[in-house]
Amino acid sequence: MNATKVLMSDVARAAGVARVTVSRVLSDPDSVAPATRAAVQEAVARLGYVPNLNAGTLASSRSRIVGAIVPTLSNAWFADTMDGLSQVLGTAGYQLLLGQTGYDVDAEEKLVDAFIGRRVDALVLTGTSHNAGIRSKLQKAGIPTVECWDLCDDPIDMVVGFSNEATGEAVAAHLLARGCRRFGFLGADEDRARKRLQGYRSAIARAGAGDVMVQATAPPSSIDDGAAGLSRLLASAPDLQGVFCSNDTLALGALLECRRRGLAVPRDLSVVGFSDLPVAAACVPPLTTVRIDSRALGERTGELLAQRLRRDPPAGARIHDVGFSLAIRDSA
Amino acid sequence: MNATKVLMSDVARAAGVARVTVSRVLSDPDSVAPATRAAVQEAVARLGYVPNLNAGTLASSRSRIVGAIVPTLSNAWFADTMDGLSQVLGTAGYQLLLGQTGYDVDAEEKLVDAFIGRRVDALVLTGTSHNAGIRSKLQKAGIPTVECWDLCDDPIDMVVGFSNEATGEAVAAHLLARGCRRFGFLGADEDRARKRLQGYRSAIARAGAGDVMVQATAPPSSIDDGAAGLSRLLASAPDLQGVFCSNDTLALGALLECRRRGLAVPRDLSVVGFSDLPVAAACVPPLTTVRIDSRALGERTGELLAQRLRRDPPAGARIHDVGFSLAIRDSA
DNA sequence: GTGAAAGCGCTAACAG
DNA sequence: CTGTTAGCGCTTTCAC
Repeated sequence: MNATKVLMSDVARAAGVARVTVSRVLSDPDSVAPATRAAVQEAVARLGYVPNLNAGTLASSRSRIVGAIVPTLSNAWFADTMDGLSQVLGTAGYQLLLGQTGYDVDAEEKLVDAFIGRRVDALVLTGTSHNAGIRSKLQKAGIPTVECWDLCDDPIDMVVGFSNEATGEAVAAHLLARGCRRFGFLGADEDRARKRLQGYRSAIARAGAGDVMVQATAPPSSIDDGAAGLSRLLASAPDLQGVFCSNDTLALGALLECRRRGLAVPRDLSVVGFSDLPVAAACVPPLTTVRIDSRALGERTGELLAQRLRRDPPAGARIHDVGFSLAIRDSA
Repeated sequence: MNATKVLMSDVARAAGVARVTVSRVLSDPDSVAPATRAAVQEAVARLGYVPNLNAGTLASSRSRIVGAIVPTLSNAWFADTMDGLSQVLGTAGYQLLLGQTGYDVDAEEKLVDAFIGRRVDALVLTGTSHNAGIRSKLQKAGIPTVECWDLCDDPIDMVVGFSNEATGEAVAAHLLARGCRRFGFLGADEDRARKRLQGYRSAIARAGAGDVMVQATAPPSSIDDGAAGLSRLLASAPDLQGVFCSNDTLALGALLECRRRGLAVPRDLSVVGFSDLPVAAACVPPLTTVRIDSRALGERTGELLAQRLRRDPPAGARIHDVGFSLAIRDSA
């Protein structure tokens, strides 16, 4: 029911109060007398007033926006994390400003600058390896930050994730227990995948099972990358017994390649994936994989941030390990 | 190398120029003399100046933010569209503010209000069915808008998508050509899926092949929903010959259920999916599905918006059909 | 419980 | 090419 631009002063006039009063009704209704409040709310509705949040942000230096930076949304796991995050933040009255790096660390720093420029109330980063400037900028700006999808001892602010090294160790232990003695790794060339390899390799070395054949692929991973990667692995190590793929997409490709070659999984080759995509349980054979609850990860991150932004609680822990588990199915 | 808050005036002082000049160097470097520009850039770098974009937005009423509203990010197709969109927009200097509705139309309207309040430069909506208020608010505010993932004759502003009805018709034609005479539909209870059903059903009716057994599931779809849905369909129509699933996730579940029941696909039952997820080609049997290039859809949307926001071109078409194709594999 | 004054930090006009 | 003068629309003190 309005024309072009309804301002707070228009609402104030219509309700016969001062602008501040309108502002109070909008941000903290209980601080205004019921009758006044009702009059203002009526005027807001009647005029179809939509507050300019940028003006509010400028005046209060609180934006009610949380920035999040991910490598890509094309991976179901990051998308799920963002889904959970956005849902929790939405409920708490925050909005999600999203940035994608495409796995480029410089892009990440630029995004951080832009987000600081927007005065985001908090920031979510993926992983724990960042350009030097990021940590100092964020700490200087005093922006609550959570790094997710990995752990580290000295987070910028908070970290919620799991130990990528530990997942590699767990997979190695499982494969070793199944009798594998000749190991391969098929992984995206990316920080967290490298940590998984590190854990995997050292557990295998400790068991005296020799070295790990490694095949790296460029992110983002595709099913074809998985198939091609396995072929290359097999070319140099035809006697391979177990392969750990740094994500389920690659594992799916590996499984496909096995079928094409007539290799029986897991009899001839054990295949383990990572992240437990919905299809992992549905493919043939069902994929043994490291299970990460990506959505819960995002939700947990959102709750932590919402709590921190509410300011009531006394800080809380900085390091949150959400753990992982091995979904043992038929492929290994 | 700064302390707390570096303002544009600090940079101006350091460089010996007025604030506007700094502003110009930042937004349109070529409008400033090379020497002056260099001095300003040096001062910016030295002081570590990060402009407050909210102040800029307030003063210029251009936010360099594009809002996007999707039902959920947990579906790879929407996530891919957002990935493509965010990438193109990022290149053009825009950022993505993301909102999720969880398939709730009222949530959508609230998000639209919030986005208008933030003065987003443009808005992307999913689908073409929206609450009454949305259209008028957006048009009144003059916000460039694109609705995507469907088509319609009278978009709010622009629409980029494909005809969901036509996909249903194409699937029906394919199934009919393969000799199916007893049809089922397994679909999420959601606007675009209903349109697919509509096209499917009417093509089948035209062919005189009787009615379609329908089983609806609540979004978001899971593989289990697909399996359970097919069971229910089979319970009431054991002689089913062809089933169209409104997305690949459901189709995957249906395929699984067939395997459990010892039903040969496609001999006993033909199964068609929708959207061509990466796994569609990799499952057993490979899934015949309607192929949509979700990422391209987002990219196209981004390009259209970027162009519109640049203002140089003379409007351009409002309706953009990106089409679809049938990826015919083994399941039907 | 409500109001008056004083900005938040930047860009749009217009001058020169 | 550069500077001056005014705001953008809201929230924050601090009074009353």
